[in-house]
Amino acid sequence: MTKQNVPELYLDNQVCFPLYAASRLITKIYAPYLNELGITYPQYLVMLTLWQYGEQSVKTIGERLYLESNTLTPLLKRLEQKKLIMRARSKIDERTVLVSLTNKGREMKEKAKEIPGRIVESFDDKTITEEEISIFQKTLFKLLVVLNNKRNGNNLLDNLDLNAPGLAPR
Amino acid sequence: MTKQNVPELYLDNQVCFPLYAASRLITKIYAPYLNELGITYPQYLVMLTLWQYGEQSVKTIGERLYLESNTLTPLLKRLEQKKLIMRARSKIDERTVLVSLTNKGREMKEKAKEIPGRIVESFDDKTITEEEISIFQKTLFKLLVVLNNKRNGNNLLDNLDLNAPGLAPR
DNA sequence: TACATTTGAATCGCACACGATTTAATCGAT
DNA sequence: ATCGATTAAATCGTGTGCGATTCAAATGTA
Repeated sequence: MTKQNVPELYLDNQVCFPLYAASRLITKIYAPYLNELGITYPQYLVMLTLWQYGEQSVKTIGERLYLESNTLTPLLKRLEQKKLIMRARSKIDERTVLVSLTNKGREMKEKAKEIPGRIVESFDDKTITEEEISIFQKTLFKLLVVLNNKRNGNNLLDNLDLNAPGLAPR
Repeated sequence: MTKQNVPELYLDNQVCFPLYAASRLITKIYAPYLNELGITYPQYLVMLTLWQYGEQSVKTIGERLYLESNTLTPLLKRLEQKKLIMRARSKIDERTVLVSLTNKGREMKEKAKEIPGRIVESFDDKTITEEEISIFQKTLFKLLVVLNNKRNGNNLLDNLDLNAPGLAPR
C-alpha cells in the first residue's frame, strides 16, 4: 500500500467505517435473542468469558474483552443485580475483585447455547461463503493483533489472549 | 460434526466479537488525530459525508452512516456549537432539517486530509498485506450488505448506498 | 521497617447508540 | 377539502465506552 494510493481515504474509509458500521449492525442482530435472556451484547460477552473460564478478576475479563474497569464495573453491577454473577474481593489480594457465576448465571448458558446457531442461520443466504468468512476471520484476527499492539505500544504478539472468546476455537 | 464443533459458534464468537473489539480499537487509533481537530470519530464521519456530498438532511446522513435521529440530533447540535455546521429547516418540507458546512467546517477538511495517511502509516508493519486488506474489505462490504438487508427485512441490495463514505471509492 | 511507586477497582464526566415515544408536517385516499 | 396514515426530527431513558482521576492495597527499594 504505497503512500500514493492512500491519498485520501483508503484504510480510513474503506475499512474503518465499514468495520464500525458492521459492528453496530451485528449487535442489532443479536438484540432480539439477547432480549429473551434479558441481557445486552456486552453483558453477553462477559457471560461468555465466565462460562468459558469460570471465576476471574475484573482485570482478566477486561484483558479478554479489551475493556477496562470504568466500563466493566457498572456493567458487572448490572449483571449482579440480575443475580447472574457475584462479585467479591479476593482474600489474597484485596485490590482484586473476583467475578463468579451464580446458579442462575450458569443455567443461562443452556439457553445461550442456541444463540450462535440462530445467528448463523440468519446469515445463511449464500452471499458469503464459509471459506470467505474463514479468510475474513483470519485477517480480522491479525488486525486485532496489530491494533492491540499499537495500543500497547509494543511489537509483541503475546499481549493478545489467544483464548479470548471468539478469538480461537475451543 | 458434533454440536460443539458446529460452525455455529463460528460466526458468533469467531467474527462478531473480534469485529466489535476491532471497531473500538480503531476508534482509539483515530482519537489522538481527531483530538487535534476537536471532534470525535462519529462526528468525523458526519463531517466526511458533508465534505463529500455537501448539504443534506439528517435522514440522508443517517442513511449513509446507519444512524438515526436519536443519535444524530444531539451529535449535530455539538457540531453546531463548535461552529462546524449549520442546521436549518427546509423551506420545501418543514419536517426536514438540512445540515450544511460553515466556513470553519469546510476549512477543517484540509487538516483532515492528512489523517487517512497517518492512520495507514501506523498500519505499515507488514503484518497484513495490501492484498489481504483488499480481500478483507470486499467481504466486509458484503457483510454490511447482508446485515443491512437483514435489518430492513428485504433482499434487495439497492438499500445500500454504494456511495456511503468508505463503502466505495469516490 | 519506612515510603515512594505501582496496581486493580471504582468514580466522574461526556459522548455516543438505540428502542420507544412524541410532535409537527406532509401525503393520500376518499 | 378532509382526516387518518406516514414521515422526519426531536425527546427520553438506559447502557455502554473511555479519558482522567481517586483510593486503597500491594510491591519494591533504600
